Amino acid sequence: MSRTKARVTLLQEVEEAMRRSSAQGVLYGQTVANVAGIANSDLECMDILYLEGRVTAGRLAEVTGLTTGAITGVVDRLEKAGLVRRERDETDRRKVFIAVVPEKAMKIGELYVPMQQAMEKVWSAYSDEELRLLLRFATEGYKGVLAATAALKGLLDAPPEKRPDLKLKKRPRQT
Amino acid sequence: MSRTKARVTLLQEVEEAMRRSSAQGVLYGQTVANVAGIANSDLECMDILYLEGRVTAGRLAEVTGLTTGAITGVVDRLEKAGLVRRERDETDRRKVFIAVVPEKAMKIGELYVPMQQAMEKVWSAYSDEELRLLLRFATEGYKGVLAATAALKGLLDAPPEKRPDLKLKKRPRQT
DNA sequence: ATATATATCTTAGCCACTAAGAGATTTAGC
DNA sequence: GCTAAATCTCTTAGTGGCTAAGATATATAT
Repeated sequence: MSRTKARVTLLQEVEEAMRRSSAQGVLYGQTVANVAGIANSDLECMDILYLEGRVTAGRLAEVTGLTTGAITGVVDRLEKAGLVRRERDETDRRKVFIAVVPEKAMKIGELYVPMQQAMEKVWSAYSDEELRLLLRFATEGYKGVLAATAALKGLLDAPPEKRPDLKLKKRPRQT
Repeated sequence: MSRTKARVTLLQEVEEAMRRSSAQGVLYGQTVANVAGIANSDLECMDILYLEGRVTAGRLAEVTGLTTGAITGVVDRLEKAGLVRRERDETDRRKVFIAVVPEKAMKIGELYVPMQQAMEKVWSAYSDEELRLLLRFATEGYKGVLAATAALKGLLDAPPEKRPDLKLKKRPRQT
């Protein structure tokens, strides 16, 4: 694959476009939380529950990067809102599974309709083959970002002289 | 464009893959903020400043959906960290432009290197033509999400019976 | 059996956020 | 030009979600 000037420019354009759209995606999420009247983290957990199904409180902490204490708060609020249910694991009674309550959770799902419609509209202009390319890209991109996240976390444990020393505030908790 | 079962499945797969990768992108951002030792919103503002250049405090509030009071806090912290500078507009002395301090901001930029490398690796496998498709998609996707965000916000002002009444907590501020 | 590990919850304190309004400057109406 | 309204940022008080540390309950290992 050549590295002509044109290609470098193209790569930069792709990067910026991706960055913009992903930033706007974040804002959409914030708006959803806003309209639903729940905290951002609460919505994020609902999303994880939607993608992964029934998961333990501990796993929510792991995936979101929040402490278990914070997750207790999240689940308390979601449970009070009727969006999820706590279910003790009968084979290991320390564990608490969090399960969505589909009827209530659907109301949250409805807030994604504008987004889905917008995306539907965009996608409808692409052929099956083009969509497969996008799917491949999204899948590979996910793996890439996952690896990058791990690499970045690695910097925290790396020898101090190797990481950009920003000295902004006391070194925070390392997720 | 046909709507065969295969295509519907394909669309769903694309949607889920996009959702996953974008969720992971959010987590990457959180990790960056974490490593840099600055708040999430602070980083988001740095990102906007990078994309838009020199902008007013008010515009930061607009774009992020935060109140102007919150932005004051963000800019205070960023300024103290030396990442940005406040510059009063001489033609309209009410306005305050926020400008990045490139030398310091670069240190933040370095934290995106793992991400850029990962993306570079992904993109390197695509031809120029394929990249142009991705660019087109990202650009259209951005516009779509932007419109969807506006539509969702519209729900807030819509007749109450039209919006999913979630009754979770007191109706929050509408960005 | 006792000790150690694991999973969740509790508590105290912190910090970013909102809401409301003050201060400073500009624009509009007369 | 002068006053009133509008615009832009900052200030203040109060709220709520978050972390850190440790308590509680259950499971596993020696």
